[in-house]
Amino acid sequence: MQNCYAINVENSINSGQVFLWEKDGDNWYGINGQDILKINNSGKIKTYRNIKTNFFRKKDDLEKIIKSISKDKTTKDAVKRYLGLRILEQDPFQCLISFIVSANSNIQKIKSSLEKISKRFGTRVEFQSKEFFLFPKPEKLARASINEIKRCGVGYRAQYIKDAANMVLLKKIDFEYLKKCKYHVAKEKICQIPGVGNKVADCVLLFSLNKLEAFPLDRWMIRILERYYSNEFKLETKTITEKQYNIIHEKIVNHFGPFAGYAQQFLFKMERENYKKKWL
DNA sequence: CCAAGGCCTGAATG
DNA sequence: ACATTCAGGCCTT
Repeated sequence: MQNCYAINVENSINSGQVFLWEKDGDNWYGINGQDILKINNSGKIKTYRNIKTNFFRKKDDLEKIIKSISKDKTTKDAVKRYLGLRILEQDPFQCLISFIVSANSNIQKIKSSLEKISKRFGTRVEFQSKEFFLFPKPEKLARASINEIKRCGVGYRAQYIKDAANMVLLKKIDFEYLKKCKYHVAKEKICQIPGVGNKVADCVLLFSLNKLEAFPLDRWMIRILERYYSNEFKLETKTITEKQYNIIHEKIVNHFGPFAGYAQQFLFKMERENYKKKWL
């Protein structure tokens, strides 16, 4: 029998989680830190480094997760429409820099900036007779000049990128440790990085540090809450202050449970598709 | 505690 | 052709 929880590669990649991906024929190619992934239609992965990867989080019990997050009609519909959409487990450093770059930007521009960063600072490699640039290591970005980083089109975020890379280099941020920490502990730590506020932190936690209760609240998610959940999560202020963000997150985890991040991904995908927004 | 303004770029619109 | 508007999250005031 066909597994009804089979991975949908297209939906998973085109859901705002990753940026350095290209489709060529039937295959998707993507940069993930110091590795390159090739994924065919059925979700079979081949990697440049020939190592096992947990990119699709295959150990997640999707049946359990979907049961757990399906608390209302909106979520049930989104899950049904985009069944096979997965949270991806990315290289943490690349994920951190990606979402620092994402602040005050949009998918196309984020992608273009990250490509320039990889091309300028990353190692060129060949894989499957194609040329790729790996994502730069922390030391490379930590030692780059601000102007050189700015040439990648990141503007005022250049300083954040350099400082963030330096914190990783100096082990002030230790991803392996943060993976083992509880959500709130890891979040507090990661919010100390310049250019990382609540939203960026939640993206990094959800997409690279195994914190499935993280629920990034960007403008789209706020709109979704206003539209479909105005009774459940009433917004007290016009702007989402730190305090408001935490209050909403608390209510969200109470509603959706420990896998709230999955609910966020389905809802985000649904609403962006409703508005016919472009992906990669 | 909250509100407002600035930061930066590229695409979309006029 | 050119100018204006818009999208977007963090930080400082």
